[in-house]
Amino acid sequence: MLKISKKADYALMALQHIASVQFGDVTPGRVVNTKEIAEEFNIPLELLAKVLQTLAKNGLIESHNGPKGGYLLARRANKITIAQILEGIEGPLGLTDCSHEKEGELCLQREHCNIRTPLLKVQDSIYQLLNNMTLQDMMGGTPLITIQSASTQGVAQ
Amino acid sequence: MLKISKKADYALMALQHIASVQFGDVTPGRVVNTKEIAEEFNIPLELLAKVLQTLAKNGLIESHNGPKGGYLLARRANKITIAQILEGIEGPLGLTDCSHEKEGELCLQREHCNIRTPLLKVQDSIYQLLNNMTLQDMMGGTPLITIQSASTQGVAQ
DNA sequence: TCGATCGGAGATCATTATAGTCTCCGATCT
DNA sequence: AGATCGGAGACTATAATGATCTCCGATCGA
Repeated sequence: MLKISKKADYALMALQHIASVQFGDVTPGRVVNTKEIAEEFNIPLELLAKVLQTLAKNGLIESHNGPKGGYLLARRANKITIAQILEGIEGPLGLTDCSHEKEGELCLQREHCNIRTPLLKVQDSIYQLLNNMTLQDMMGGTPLITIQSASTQGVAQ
Repeated sequence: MLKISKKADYALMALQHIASVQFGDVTPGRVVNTKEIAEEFNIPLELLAKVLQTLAKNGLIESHNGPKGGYLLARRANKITIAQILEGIEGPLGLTDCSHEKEGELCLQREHCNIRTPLLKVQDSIYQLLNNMTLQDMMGGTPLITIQSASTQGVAQ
């Protein structure tokens, strides 16, 4: 239950990779292209391309065309939250259909619905969780290009 | 994103209803049958039947056959958590496929996967949330058997 | 300037999950 | 005995997902 989609999964991996390259020791500032990520994580190339395009449209990464093109984080990793990433791919967080229901398109249960309010509370709590965790927080455990520069000082979680 | 299924939705409504009947003023201890719940909430009867059967199999409610049969909570409402309800219907909580992966059936990304650990943390936090909230907690706001009489029509939200 | 390399965008397809339906069975109460 | 309940299985339709294919425009470098 409450599974996120493969696309969202891929998005998280890709962003983590981009961040680790961009702020890593080896070639800081280097753009990362789709193919590189796809091969690193065994993700179908064209599906990943879609995901990255969506992330770019949502302003999380910026794209560069042409040869030697690719993607860069649009802002620092500690300014990109998990909620932003997931919502960019899968749409707004909502446990039920009625979460973002507009006036007029009521659900059949709405009239006697007894669980809407408590569920909205749960939903809000989950949102807090996802919005308080950033891409940078995700980079603590498993360094893959190795991040050990001065930028990892004040983390303290 | 992170939407729960209609079945899970129905399960929550049904349990809330059963609890409110069972511990309400009117006819405490009364069993509640499928048809009553289906009509109260506009839920397809046979789909709800499946849901209730599943809940019974999971030990959350107990069933009584025959005429005047129906369902009762298997234990007190404050001993039934949202996590138990949802997991009973939708299976174990898991943000990704690899959440409960057994040794041997690794995902293609596993080798270089950089997000597994942080995602498991998030998942665990969500589980805490869902497992700390009980059916009883869900019954604060909207009394239901209720108050059609002199009650306020001031909708407020 | 040409062409290889990149991302952007759209349609398309297969597979799976979901929501809902139908039929038959067994238990139980009157 | 028979009406009323839950139990269980197969079944269908529709939507979401995962993945693929094709074509386009931008850009860099030879």
